[in-house]
Amino acid sequence: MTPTPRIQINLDLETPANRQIVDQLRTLFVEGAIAPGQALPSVRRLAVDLGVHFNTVADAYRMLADDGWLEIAHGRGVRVLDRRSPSASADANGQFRQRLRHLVAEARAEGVTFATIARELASLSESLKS
Amino acid sequence: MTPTPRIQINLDLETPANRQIVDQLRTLFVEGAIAPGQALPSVRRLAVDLGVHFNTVADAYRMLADDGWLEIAHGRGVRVLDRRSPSASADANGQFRQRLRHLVAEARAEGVTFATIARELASLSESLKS
DNA sequence: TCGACTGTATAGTGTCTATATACAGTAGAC
DNA sequence: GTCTACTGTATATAGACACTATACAGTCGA
Repeated sequence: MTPTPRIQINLDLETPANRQIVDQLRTLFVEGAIAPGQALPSVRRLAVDLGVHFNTVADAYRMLADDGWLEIAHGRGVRVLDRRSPSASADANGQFRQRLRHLVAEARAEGVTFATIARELASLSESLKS
Repeated sequence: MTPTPRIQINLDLETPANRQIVDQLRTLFVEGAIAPGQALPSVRRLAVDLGVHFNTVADAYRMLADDGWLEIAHGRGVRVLDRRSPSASADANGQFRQRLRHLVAEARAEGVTFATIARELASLSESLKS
C-alpha cells in the first residue's frame, strides 16, 4: 500500500484545502522527498488521511498533473513524473521577489521578529547553495 | 491631493485584486514607505488609478482597518495609524517557515534558479539586519 | 444650503471550494 | 469470462468569495 506523504491540512488557514495539498506536494517534489516514478495514494485514501472529501484531493492531483508533476491513469492510480523545470519566464524572478517581500511584511505584521525572519531567510539561502 | 502610493494591480495573477491591494499597502506600511498619520487616496481615486471598482478598494481598506493599519472616517477619508506589532502567536513562526518553503518550491517549479532564489533570500536577510 | 467630495450598504453576476452521488476504467481472484 | 474491489471522472448543489452597479449617507468649504 502506498504510504501517505507527510501532509497535513489546517482548516484554520486562509489557504483552501485543495491549494494546501498542491503546495505541500509540490514542495516535496521540488525538495526531492518524493521521487519520480513513485506512486501516490489514491484520492480516497489520501482524502481519509487528510480529513477532506476525495474530490478535493482529485482536484489537487489534477492541478499538479496540469503542471506536469503527475501522471493520472483512470483506474490505475497516480504516479510522479520526472518533470524538468522550465526556464524562468520573463517576470518569474520579479514575481518571486515581490511575493517574498509581501510574505516577509505579513509575517512582520503578525509579530514575527526581524531577527527570526532574517535567520530563516539566511538558513534557507544557505541550504540552497549546497 | 493625496498622492497614489506606488501600487499596481496585475489581473493575470491568481491573487485577487483586493488581496493584491492589501498585500502591497501592508508591505509599504511595514517597510516604512508610508508613515503613520499620512492620508491615503479616496477609494474612488485609487480605484481609477488601479483600474478596479471603488468597492474593491473599499474592501481592501476595510481589511486593513480590521487589522489595525487604517482609520476610516465616513466622509473624511482614510488615514494610516501607528500600529504596534503584536507579539507573535504560538505558531506564527512555524507558519512563516512553512509558507517560505512553499514559496521557494513554487518559484523553483517555475524555473527560477536556486542561485537566484538564494541570492534574493540572502540579500533580503541582510537588509533586515541593518 | 448647496455642491462636491468622502465612505457605506445592498443586490446581482460569475467564480471558487467542497461535498454528494452516480459513472467508468483496471486488474486480480476464481 | 466475469465478479469484485479497487482506481479516477463527471455532474449537481450549497456556500463563500470577488467584483461591479447603484443608491445611500456623512463632511466640509463656498
